[in-house]
Amino acid sequence: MPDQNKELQKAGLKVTMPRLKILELLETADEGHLSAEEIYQRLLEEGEQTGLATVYRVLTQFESAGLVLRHNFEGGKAVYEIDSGSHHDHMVCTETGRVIEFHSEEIEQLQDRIAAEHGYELTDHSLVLYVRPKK
Amino acid sequence: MPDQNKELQKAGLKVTMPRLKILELLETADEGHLSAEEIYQRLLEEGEQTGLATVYRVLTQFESAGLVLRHNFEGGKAVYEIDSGSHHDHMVCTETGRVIEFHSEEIEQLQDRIAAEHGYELTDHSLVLYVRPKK
DNA sequence: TTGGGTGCAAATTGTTTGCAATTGT
DNA sequence: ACAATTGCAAACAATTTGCACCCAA
Repeated sequence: MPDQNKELQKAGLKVTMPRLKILELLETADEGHLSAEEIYQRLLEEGEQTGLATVYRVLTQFESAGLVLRHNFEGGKAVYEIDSGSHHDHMVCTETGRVIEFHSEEIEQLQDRIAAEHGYELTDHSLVLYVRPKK
Repeated sequence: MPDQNKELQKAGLKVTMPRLKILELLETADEGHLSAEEIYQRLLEEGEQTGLATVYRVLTQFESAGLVLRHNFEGGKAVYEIDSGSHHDHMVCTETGRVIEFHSEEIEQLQDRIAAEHGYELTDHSLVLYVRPKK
């Protein structure tokens, strides 16, 4: 009885085939960031007959359960990645489309400070660097 | 012959009523960040009979012309602001929806450095802080 | 005059929802 | 058995587009 099984149960979600498959896809995807549509397509390729609506519902539940993170990069479609627990931001290469994760404690702290200076409390943030290979 | 007139001509756009009105709205809006729907509503209130499709088309043209910036904050709908030329990032209050602009030279430099450390050159970035009033 | 601009309605795209049938526990 | 979950289609929300008419240059 694999790990994913436990993760789902701990989140209070029934262990169903669509959920197991989607969780597995996200965990093994080397690109790391998949859209609902991409997940749906891969399920089809694997012979799973899962509805797109289910993919959306499952992803939303996973997000609520803290299993995955949803990002809204440019392009209109949301992408999802496993929430490893270690926060990071993203760098997107505009030439190759490659996504690099990074973390800067200095930037994190500056953000907290800036929010505080304006009388606010930071609840979340989104930082994406668009870059190109240095010539 | 007002300023907006020149701005439009310089951008190679015919000076039409919808364009003038939308440009004016954006320049005088104290909140600074308006969605297409909001602009459409205000035009109606002012007695202008402009179509929502035209608002979208004009905003897209303005963006291409470098007159306005489009942002995709959370909430599904894009918002637009005049491109004043002076770069800044945004802080969005998740309770009131208020948008605050800020600029941190430290964060800007850290971003450059991080991109460089990964062998990249920073071409653009998107930083949004989601905040709530400090209790 | 005339090609760009506009209004309206219909079409798209991404995502959500109602409901009856299905399935984990 | 029973409530949770799924599939499908219809519903939605934001934005785009086709097309006939209109107007700034």
